[in-house]
Amino acid sequence: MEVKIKAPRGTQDVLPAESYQWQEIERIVMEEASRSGFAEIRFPTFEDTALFQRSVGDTTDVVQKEMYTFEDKGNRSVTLRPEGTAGTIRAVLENGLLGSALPLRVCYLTSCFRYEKPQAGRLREFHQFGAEMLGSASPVADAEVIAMVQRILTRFGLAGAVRLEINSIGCPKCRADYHAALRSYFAQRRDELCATCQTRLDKNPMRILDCKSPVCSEIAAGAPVGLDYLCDECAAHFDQLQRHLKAFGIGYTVNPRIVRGLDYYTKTVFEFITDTIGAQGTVCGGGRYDGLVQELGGAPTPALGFAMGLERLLLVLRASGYEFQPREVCALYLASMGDQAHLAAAGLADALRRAGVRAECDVMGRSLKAQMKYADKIGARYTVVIGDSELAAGKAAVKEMCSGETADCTLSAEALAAFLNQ
RNA sequence: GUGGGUGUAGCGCAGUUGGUUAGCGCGCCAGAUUGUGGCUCUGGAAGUCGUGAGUUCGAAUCUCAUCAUCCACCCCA
Repeated sequence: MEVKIKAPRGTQDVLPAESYQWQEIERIVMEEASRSGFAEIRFPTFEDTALFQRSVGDTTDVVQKEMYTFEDKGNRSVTLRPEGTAGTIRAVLENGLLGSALPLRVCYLTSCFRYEKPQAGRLREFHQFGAEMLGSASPVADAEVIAMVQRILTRFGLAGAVRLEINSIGCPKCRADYHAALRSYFAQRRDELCATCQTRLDKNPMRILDCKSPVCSEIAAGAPVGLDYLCDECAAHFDQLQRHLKAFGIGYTVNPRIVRGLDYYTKTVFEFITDTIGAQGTVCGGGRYDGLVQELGGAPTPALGFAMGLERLLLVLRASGYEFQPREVCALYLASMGDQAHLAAAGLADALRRAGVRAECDVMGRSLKAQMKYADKIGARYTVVIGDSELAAGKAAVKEMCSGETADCTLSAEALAAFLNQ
């Protein structure tokens, strides 16, 4: 006997009972992006492994231990995308899109893959909506992108359930100063830090600020604040961003401790966070990555973007009681009795569908009563029973299921469609 | 990778000193006189009790392992 195959760990099936919710989310999100001038870009599910090593960063957890990397039959190392920005930038550069009018605004809806231990809001295959704006160094661009996320959340009625936190992690120049300051601060109490933070001290001291261990966070509480070390340009950028956010009427808090785990970020970083879905509360995260385009072989080009976790968004929506638009149901069920009627019902269903009507007829060989039960179960709005007498008369009683009322209608696709539309 | 909870029909659950053919609700299928749903009634299908070992005369029930799932750490969307 065959062993039943189950879905791989950390993956999810989206069943008919909820796929319509996904469709609504995807529609709204893309619609909002389109209004802001973002056009969809699609890129491969897997890429040259080096792309992620160079963009996301060799030392990050994502690259070091979470990537689905394998060799293909041509001995190339390829990796299932752990995020969308790298592929987007690669595609933009490879196709020369930066040669067109700037800024370039692109967005995507994709699955991403990370080998992590699954948990609420964290899957091995998950889905992101992301948007990237390339070409503008202005804080106006930062504010505009954040405002778009805010509009999306507002549209879902989540303005109150999700809060915005922003920070600036500076440019390579001022970050070097800051790192030095952090190292000297933490070095004094090196022995007290947890094991992982001791290794972080050399590689990426900013991560220590994020550590949840009581000791580390207590020590971190007194650590130098990054914002104090921003160079004039970065400080001005951050200041301008806040002025724009205020002008947009977008509420936010500055959280000096948000440190994105991807190496490419510079200056502005931000997160949209909720407390309603468990520990993985970051619904959307993003920021500026002014060095990435050049890092991937393009001309120096300032850019920024964000990604929104769709599974998490869906969790927040459910937690908030968001009402999705109801699923479309069968408009007319054609029940039939007898061979002639079966044939006629099938033909009518086909003709009605061609006319744009959601119609169904029996394909199970069921009794009339069972057909009616089925029509009820699928929520058909109307039913019509076709038998020999209806065929002879050329008309039949169409029944409205919710009221039980019936009305005669000519048995033709045109007449039935017209009847349903009135 | 670390830690804790849970794994019995499609779904939700009961089964608590280990003892004959493993139950309930919902759902599903079929009927309740001949051509009509929603209520009710009757009947039916469906479970290798996550998997694999072990203890035992005998295990869903005890032990171990393993897998999956949920939650948290970590990390991130």
